Amino acid sequence: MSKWYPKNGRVIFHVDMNSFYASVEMAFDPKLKGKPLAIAGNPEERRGIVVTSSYEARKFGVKTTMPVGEARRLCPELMVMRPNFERYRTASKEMFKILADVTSLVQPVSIDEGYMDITNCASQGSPPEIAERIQQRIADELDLPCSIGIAPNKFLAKMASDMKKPMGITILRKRDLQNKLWPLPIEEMYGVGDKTAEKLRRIKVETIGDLAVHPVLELKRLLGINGERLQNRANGDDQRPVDPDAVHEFKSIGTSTTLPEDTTDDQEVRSVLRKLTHKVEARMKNKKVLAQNVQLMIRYHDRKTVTRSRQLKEFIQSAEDLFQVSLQLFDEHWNQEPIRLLGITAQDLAEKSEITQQLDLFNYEQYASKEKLYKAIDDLTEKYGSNPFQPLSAPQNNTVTTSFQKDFLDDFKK
DNA sequence: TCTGGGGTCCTAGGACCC
DNA sequence: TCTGGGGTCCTAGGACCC
Repeated sequence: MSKWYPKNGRVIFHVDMNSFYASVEMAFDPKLKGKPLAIAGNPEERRGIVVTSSYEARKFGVKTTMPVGEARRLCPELMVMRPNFERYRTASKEMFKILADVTSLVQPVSIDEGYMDITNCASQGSPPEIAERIQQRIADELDLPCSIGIAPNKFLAKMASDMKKPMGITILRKRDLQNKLWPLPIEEMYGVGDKTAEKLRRIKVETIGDLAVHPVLELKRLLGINGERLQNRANGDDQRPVDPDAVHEFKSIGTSTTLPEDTTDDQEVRSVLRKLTHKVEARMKNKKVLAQNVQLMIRYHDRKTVTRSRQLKEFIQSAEDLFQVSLQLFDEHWNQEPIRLLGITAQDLAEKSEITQQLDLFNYEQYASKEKLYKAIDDLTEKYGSNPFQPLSAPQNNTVTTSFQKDFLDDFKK
């Protein structure tokens, strides 16, 4: 047992569901098993790209982000289904419950993958035994396949879970790096996309091993701080902890939609923005958060995309408020060209419970008269048992809100 | 057959302040 | 008379991931 659980070091799992959406559909309707299946948007609405495909479909060359038309050409018998996100969320929750039975140190990173820190799980068996049990339970109870990577840190665990699919269990130790990791082409490294791979290839870094031994100064010149980080990971160094709380710490909530056809129609834009803001509002309410920044995204007919955002004095949540800000941004920045996609994102989020006091005050415009406002302030004073303006002087507030406070107090004294 | 929708993190320039 | 260096905030955009 001791050979598995090192005195100095961690044991990290990366659990990765295999072709998750397609697998969930197959578990739901076993008649689909063994058939080439793709989950994709509606081509009629120009959303027809493959999101996930079964392994049977992949044999024909069907790939994620491929337009449905092309996928059908490669694989005439391809079955195409619209995504059922509710179904996938349910399956995802069940999957994470199984992981949570092993340890509370589980960090979900997306709907179908997560990290676990099982350093202190020696009483449950060796890491490969634990991994096998998890894999078996997910297969037996949910009828879903997964791959598991076992390694001393997140990066290596992630790379390991990718090495054997479907239903693989792969151990990647530090001493395996030279043989198992370094020969891989640079674009297969997690964190290296098309752009970075191209840059690296230009300086003759073609494998993960090349990256591991390349002069770090040149990497920094080429990629900034990321160059050094990627090199550390190539050498098997990654200190990031498994953080179970990370999933609750939202940074933004956004939604976007590709229009059925490009448009320059102001009324249509308004109606789309309305719908988007209602969706964002619903999700914000669900998470009990408010936003202090709103971002509008416009993708034009030629796919050129611009984002415009506005920092607000107050926290907002209502669809109406979100709509007003988005519309302003739109009117200020639309260049009159045909629009392909619109998106709205709420940023700078804060939990509602933490900012209700400020909110009550900043909604001063809702009061019909000064008298009513004064009455409201009295009520607030009573409610909070102190000067309701107190929260405004807290350091997290910006100067605008402070000056509002001062102006208002001057007025109040008259 | 042209490329969806949900996110995170990083960079860089300008404004502003000390 | 025209000026350093450091810090924070805001905005826009890019890269990456699933």
